[in-house]
Amino acid sequence: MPIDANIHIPQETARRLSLYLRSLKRLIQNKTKVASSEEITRFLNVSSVQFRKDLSYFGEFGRRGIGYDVETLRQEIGKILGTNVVRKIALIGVGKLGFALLGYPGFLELNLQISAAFDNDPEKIGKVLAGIKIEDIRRMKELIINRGIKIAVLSVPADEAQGISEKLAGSGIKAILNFAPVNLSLPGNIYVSNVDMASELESLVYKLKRGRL
Amino acid sequence: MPIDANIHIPQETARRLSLYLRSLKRLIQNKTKVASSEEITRFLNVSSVQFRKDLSYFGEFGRRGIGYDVETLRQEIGKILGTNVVRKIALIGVGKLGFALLGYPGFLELNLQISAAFDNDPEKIGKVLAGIKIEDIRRMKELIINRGIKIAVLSVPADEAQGISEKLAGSGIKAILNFAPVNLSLPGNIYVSNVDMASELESLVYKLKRGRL
DNA sequence: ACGTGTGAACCGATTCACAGCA
DNA sequence: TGCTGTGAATCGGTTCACACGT
Repeated sequence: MPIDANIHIPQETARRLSLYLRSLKRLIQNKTKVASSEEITRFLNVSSVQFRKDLSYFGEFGRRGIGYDVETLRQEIGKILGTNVVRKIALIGVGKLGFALLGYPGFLELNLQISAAFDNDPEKIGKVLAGIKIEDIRRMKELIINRGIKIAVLSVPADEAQGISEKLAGSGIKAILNFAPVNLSLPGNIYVSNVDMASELESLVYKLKRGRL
Repeated sequence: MPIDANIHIPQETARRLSLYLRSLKRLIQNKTKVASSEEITRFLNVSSVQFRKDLSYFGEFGRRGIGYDVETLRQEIGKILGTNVVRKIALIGVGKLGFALLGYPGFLELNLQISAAFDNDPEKIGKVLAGIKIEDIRRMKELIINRGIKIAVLSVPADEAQGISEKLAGSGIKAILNFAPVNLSLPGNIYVSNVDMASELESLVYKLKRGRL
């Protein structure tokens, strides 16, 4: 039972925790009180052993021979992930994709709140979309610092992404979810995660081509 | 030099090939004729050894002591990935996200052509967005079969995703890029790849919380 | 008997270390 | 000497096999 914070936790485990949260929420809606690892992972494609192994990095949450108390487990995982606290995020670039992200319900579900949105298009600046006012990107640093935002979602054109991400780094942003199809090179203390839709699809096409032909 | 098609190729390698393509295109734009693995990977975050290892699964493309001919390598990787042929894809669900995907330039760049788009909203059906006519989702099977589409991008609400994906499977679709935050359970001969934006962001937040605090 | 928790074995992928060719 | 290509070592993560508590 390693409540020991120094132990190494696989990053894949961290990624799966939010899937477990979703599954637990569904079970709670179904009024399920107790569930086995098998039931919790039934609609994820994660094995029940994987689930138990993942939890074992954080402690013991189940009862042998019985299963898990769904509600308390949800709270525990929420605490681990930090979804019990609302976190502010900034959205940079309100083009088509950015607009879609403004209304994306998945963020709210994990207590991630878009607290600022920026664009450089004078047509958009000042408008309110999905309840959020679009600010001039020239005020980015100022507002990010003022509002104490540490996380940014970057949905700007590829050729602007590197420059803007450097300004984000200079504004105290610590983590960036990057939708632009370029690799950002930034100081090592900034976490970057890339969502590369075309490349994802391409590798799927490749598999298809190779697997079936 | 394994031109041997039976050899096992890591799926991570397949995913990186499209990154290499992008890098090579940039070099071609810069009029570079020959480049070392070091130069090709400079703006990716992939090591040069990784790059060479990846290529080694498909053959020998470089010249020792010199580097790679940029243009021929681009063609070779294009052939491997199949981006030399235009592939038709279908877009299911033209909400905010779907609309953003309609205009996403990254697909075209990899020769992936959106050849059909579907929605169930009568307001949208018949409209033309980004040059593509939105069709009634009830005609999905018919049109996908007629047009010989094998790849679908699914951007519908979470609670509809499973049902629609089953219909896609029944329409001869072989690969799905799924944006809905649910796991699709489908026959094993259908490739599914998930883009889970909220979960991606959440794992970033977790890292941040853990790394720096 | 049932379902959790976990060290050990295993597997896929990355990195090392160096041989090979220009 | 410079840079590619690759078997061997290593690493991170998953799966196995089983001990443990109820």
